[in-house]
Amino acid sequence: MAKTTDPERLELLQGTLDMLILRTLQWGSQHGHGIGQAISSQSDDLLKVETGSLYPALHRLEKRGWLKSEWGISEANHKAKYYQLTAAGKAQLSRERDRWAQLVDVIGKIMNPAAAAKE
Amino acid sequence: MAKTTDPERLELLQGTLDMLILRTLQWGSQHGHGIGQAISSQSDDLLKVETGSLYPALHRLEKRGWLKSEWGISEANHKAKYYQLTAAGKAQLSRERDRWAQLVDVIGKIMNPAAAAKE
DNA sequence: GAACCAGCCGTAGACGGCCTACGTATCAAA
DNA sequence: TTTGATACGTAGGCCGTCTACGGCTGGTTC
Repeated sequence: MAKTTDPERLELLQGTLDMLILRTLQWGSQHGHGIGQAISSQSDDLLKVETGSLYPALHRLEKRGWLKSEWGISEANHKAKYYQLTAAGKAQLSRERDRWAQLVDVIGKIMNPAAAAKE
Repeated sequence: MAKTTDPERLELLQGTLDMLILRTLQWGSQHGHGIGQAISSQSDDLLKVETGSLYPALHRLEKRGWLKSEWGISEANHKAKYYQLTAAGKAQLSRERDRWAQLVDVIGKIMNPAAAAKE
């Protein structure tokens, strides 16, 4: 999948970006550029969201009703489109969070079945 | 991502299938059909690998040198192509395992930063 | 005010993996 | 002999991510 395996950077798995965006917006309304930076900084720069992935994802999420947007002015005094979660978006985040947890669990079982499930 | 969100089944994240196949072969040489069933059963049927994903993945992995194959006869007395890990495949599995762990860790940090890393 | 950089938005096209749908052949059992 | 399980495979579509562009604006530097 990775063309050049850059040890300094993790490539996203398809499908995780939407979840990360929704999650980031749970912290508060933000513009696209800010969302990308938040994801980078919160992952200690291991994750980097390319603009060619970010903006299409935002449009996609908005079209699906998970997000809504309005133009405003950024802290740096620039025109910026601010996104925020809708109620449907919150529900969607919840679903994706569950799905992610399940997937991590199941894959964990296969990768190291030694580790017993603790619930 | 999921077209119809079937609660009974998890869809794979792009990139995880290769890792699962390599991992399954660590348990011993197997044919394609068997690999698919092993993944299903070890995940309590949450994961299901479609043949349209499985065989192209096997060909891909073999072409990259992670796997090698030879024809044989299955337990059910059927012609079957048995795959086994190469040395390069083992190394690749190790890399993918690390990458997966890192990704789970990083995404975990973003999804619930409350949980402190314990190392 | 020209030049430059950072902030901010965006698209086009390639790439690649997963899915659905279909097709083939063999073996065993009804 | 027909059905079902076993086993391998391909074609084509879908979709998300990436690379590589491009554009505009505001502040800074010379």
